[in-house]
Amino acid sequence: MVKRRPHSAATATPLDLPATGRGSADEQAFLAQYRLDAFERPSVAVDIVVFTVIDGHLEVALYERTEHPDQGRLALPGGFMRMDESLDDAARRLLADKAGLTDVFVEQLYTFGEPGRDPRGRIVTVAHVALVDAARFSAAPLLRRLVRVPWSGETGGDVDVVDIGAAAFDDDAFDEAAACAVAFDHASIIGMAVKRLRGKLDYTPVGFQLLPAEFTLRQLQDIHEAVRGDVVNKDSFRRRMLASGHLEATGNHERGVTWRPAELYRFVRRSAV
Amino acid sequence: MVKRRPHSAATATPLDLPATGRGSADEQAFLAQYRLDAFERPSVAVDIVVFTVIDGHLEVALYERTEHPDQGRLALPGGFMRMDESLDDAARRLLADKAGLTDVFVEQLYTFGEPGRDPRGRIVTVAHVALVDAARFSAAPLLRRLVRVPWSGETGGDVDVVDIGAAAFDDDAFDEAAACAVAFDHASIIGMAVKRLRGKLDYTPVGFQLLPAEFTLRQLQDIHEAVRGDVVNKDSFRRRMLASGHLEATGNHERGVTWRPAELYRFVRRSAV
DNA sequence: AAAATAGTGTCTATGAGACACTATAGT
DNA sequence: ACTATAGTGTCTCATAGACACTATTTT
Repeated sequence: MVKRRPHSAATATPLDLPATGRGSADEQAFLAQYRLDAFERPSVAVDIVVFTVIDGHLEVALYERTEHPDQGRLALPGGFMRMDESLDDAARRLLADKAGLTDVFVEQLYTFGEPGRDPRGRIVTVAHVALVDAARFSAAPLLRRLVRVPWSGETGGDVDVVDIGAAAFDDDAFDEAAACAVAFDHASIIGMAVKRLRGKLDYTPVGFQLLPAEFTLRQLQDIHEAVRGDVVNKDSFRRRMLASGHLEATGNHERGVTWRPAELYRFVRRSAV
Repeated sequence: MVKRRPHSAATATPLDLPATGRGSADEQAFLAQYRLDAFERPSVAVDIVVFTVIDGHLEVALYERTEHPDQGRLALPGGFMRMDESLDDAARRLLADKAGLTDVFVEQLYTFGEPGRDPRGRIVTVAHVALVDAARFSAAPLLRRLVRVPWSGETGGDVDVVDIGAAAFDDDAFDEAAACAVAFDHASIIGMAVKRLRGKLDYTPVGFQLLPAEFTLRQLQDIHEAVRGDVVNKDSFRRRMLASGHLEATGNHERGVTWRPAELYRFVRRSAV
């Protein structure tokens, strides 16, 4: 049995190009006659789950489908990948086109490829998650819908998307509102996005992506509670966040509140080591 | 600000099919004339990173490419997705075909789609991770290679794949061995697989997948140390594992060892609640 | 008996939860 | 002065790390 510590330095890969190796004339000739399109292929789409937190509740951006299939149902913004762009680039392009959002946090989530997931034919979709603060989210030309999670923790599963309109927010109204009809398998995709977000919240500085540049600790706590769908301990939350090294006090304080104004903090990438 | 506990029960989705809704004649007519293949599409492949731990070291299953491109380099087992199967099914099919492995833990990892990642053309690959115990791994008709991770923790990045042959294992030989030439972006894929595995090890019962049905706590600790590339505290490891509820004592003990034989445990799925 | 590892008991340091207390804005 | 929230200090409890000690096998 061998015990070892983290490896120190990577050994360089020795590249002795043989006559048939990478970049050789032999390989060039092979590639020139290779027919990749000899096989039947699926279409590749990219869908984006855009989340924000407004008034202590997780919301997702959707649009109402005006065309078949699933006409009239709510769907995630997305589209087909182009042949000259990476998946991340496609997600960012579609986010800019469909939601007018640029410079936002985008991360690949999961690839959905069940044969029957889209009646138009075989479409594999690479789902992404985007996080944005409430102000920018509200300005996007997409419908805002509340996410209702029928499971706790990181159990996983589909979620409901509900619309309680302009009515003053009420817990009972939220709990009892009918779920909106969601297109394709997008309720599963949003569900997995919630699960992933919950999982990353405590271990990565992802919560800051849902806030503006300067924010109070209370706002950050609201984000965590909305994502987790549960209350968190105020004291230990403050200690953890301040000890994480991700927060930098600005010296400024919030304004216009009727109570003691809290200090504003800024998100800083933790220094290496 | 609203505080809420986990939601209790999901409200059923009300499905009133309008004349133009899901399954309607209108939709059927639309789908009949829809041409999905009007757009250019990439190919979709599935690659599998098969891991095991042998002699306290993480190993990966590879094969040597006999055809262009990247002829002679080591590559992950994989292949193209068929039009009638899901991504997970494709991974399991390819695992059975290429490695003779069935009934193993398989999980989707990440989808790689950089435009230049394969010189044959635009190929998007959905990478998967498979975990198997040492005995089944050794029986697979694939090359065994050691994984050398040039970063600690969950930093991430490419990894080296090294071959120290039949020489008695030696730390210095391992550290200084030249890295094998790996095809395409497979060194990145394996690197992300290591990162994911390390991340899941402490929070999910994934380590058991690398062991036979019955195992000692020491073997389980060896798995964790090999995956993490670091030593773990024996005492707290034992406590954590026994307290996790995933272990069930069999009453049997290991045989043929020259020291006090340890008790054998079995992996049990933790009971709900 | 010696060697080697399995397994237990206990002390300590750390971090989360709980709670009391002080501070500061608007009304 | 009152109220609501910000922010601090301290106590307790649970858990990880460390270490000493006992147990059980083969040689």
